[in-house]
Amino acid sequence: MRLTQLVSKTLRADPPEAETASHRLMVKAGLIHQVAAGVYAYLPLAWRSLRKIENIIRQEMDAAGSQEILMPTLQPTELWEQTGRRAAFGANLFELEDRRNRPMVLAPTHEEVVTNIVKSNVQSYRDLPVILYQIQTKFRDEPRPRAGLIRVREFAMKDAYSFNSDDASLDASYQAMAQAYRNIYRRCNLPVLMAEADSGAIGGKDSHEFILPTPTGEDTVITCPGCGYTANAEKATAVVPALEPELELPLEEVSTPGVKTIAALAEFLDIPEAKTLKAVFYSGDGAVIFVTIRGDLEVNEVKLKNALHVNELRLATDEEVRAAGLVAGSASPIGIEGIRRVADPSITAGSNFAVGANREDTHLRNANYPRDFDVDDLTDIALAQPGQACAICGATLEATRGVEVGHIFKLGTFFSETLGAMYLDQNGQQQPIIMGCYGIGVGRLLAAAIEQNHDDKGMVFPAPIAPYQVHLVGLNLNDQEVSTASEELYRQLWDNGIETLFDDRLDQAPGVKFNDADLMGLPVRLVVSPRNLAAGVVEIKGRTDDHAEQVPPEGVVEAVSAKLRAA
RNA sequence: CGGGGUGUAGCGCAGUGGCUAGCGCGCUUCGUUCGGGACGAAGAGGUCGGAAGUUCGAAUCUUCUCACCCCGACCA
Repeated sequence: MRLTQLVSKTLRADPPEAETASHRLMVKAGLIHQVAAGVYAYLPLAWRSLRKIENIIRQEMDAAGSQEILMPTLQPTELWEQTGRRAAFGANLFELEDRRNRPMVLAPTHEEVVTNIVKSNVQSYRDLPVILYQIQTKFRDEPRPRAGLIRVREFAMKDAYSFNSDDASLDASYQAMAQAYRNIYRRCNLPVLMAEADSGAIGGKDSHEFILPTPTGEDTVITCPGCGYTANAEKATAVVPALEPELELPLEEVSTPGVKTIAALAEFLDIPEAKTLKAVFYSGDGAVIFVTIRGDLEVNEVKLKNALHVNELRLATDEEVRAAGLVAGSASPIGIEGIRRVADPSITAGSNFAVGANREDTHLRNANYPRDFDVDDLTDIALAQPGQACAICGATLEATRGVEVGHIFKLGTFFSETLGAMYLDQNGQQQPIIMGCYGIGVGRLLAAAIEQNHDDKGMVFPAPIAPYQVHLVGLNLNDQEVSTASEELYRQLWDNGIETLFDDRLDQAPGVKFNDADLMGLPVRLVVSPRNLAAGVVEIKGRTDDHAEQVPPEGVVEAVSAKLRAA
């Protein structure tokens, strides 16, 4: 491709709306064009890169024994009502009507349709297992699209679905998919972490996320350097360090004027925060929930939501707190009645805690569970944090920010039972098919790759997903010799199957061309110039190399190939 | 949905009631230049997001509306 023919232009200035690196660079280098909030057109450079990612995905999915299909975006709403997911997706579902006023949706995912496909094609255990996949456009009316391609409302997803007759077979499919995913990320040169994850509302027991570490990521992963334990912070568990056992002392009231926070309470009483109990108020499906946890810990809302079995969970509003008769800043579970009380086991990892007295400006010392109060649920709702100890090996946990670029989970039989996808087992018994599902956001993977692979000058494309391998720069192309040599090299590279982008602009200064080459971030840069030609050489430089090397023109193809192999 | 912000040329921005709406980049033509974002000259390019209102007069004031961005609850 010649730069003079490429439709997209690079921008000189950073786009001001782009806060994250991948967004900024993709706009600046002319990869994407925004159409609406969270809706983008992919320009040639992005599209080439996306196709490469898709091809890698296809090869690995095919190799893992899954079969590619293509399902429609447009689906009858009725299908979504059968499984109750119209309500579950709620406002995230794009809904429309056809000309006869029949309700339709733009599908955010494809469990319903794929289950029906399998239902009409699978009758016997002999037909199983089956894994189907597609690379197809999904629509989700996200509350807040953001960060370029990281979070959008229309996006290409590779979604795969496994259908198995028993748990062992499901495990095998799950492992095969997990391995395919590892292969995909490895081939894209992306060091992705596989983390235990929360399985969500309909998920079964196993779920893993694939997280690409990057400081601007939306997710936090807890990792253990000792045993390799890796889990999303939403799911991760850690050992809460127990305090020295003490003799239980009698409750004692203290006046604490103006003390509203755990930090203030600890300071006022001159005790560590771990010697206090924190009270947090939530609203779970409209009802106020009283949550207690040791003062030095934070509540994990995902764990809490799962423990409560509610659909909607949020912090209670001030009005709700007051209406429930609770005293924010001085609350404790002691004497609380008529409100669901949930506590983290950390309240037993110590004794003689300082707590609220449920009266303004008053706290109590020496609160002990279960002596002084009762709870309805005592279950792990603590947010694991770096610095805490690994529950498996005891090593100190670490935290990493990252972007979720894949998610796999075991679905179980929810869809097959709801939609009647059954098979006949060896004993002639009807059984629901056991399902798993496996997703990769293709555009997000590209954005995440750029997020992780860039420097202050621009993108640094991993070679396997770079739109072109070589950026051929002709300096002073008005010089006939340079022009001839560049054109010849350009032809020669393509003849040898090396995808080359040729900066054939006549009148751009060298600085402009170098800056654009750095910005676009192709793996190898070649420079043809009067200076180089006079020395009988062409200059070759990897995107992150400090210095260029010089090779004779006839050795260019070989030198490029060597650089690409090393990349 | 709550909070904050922005809509003026392809892009980035200035313009708080008064002449024909301006600057930088980019773009076109000609010439010079050519190793890290060159220079000169001459040009093209605008329903000032939209609607209604106030006014002799509105980019500017009022009301309504639409869109987009950023921060929080969701997800690939």
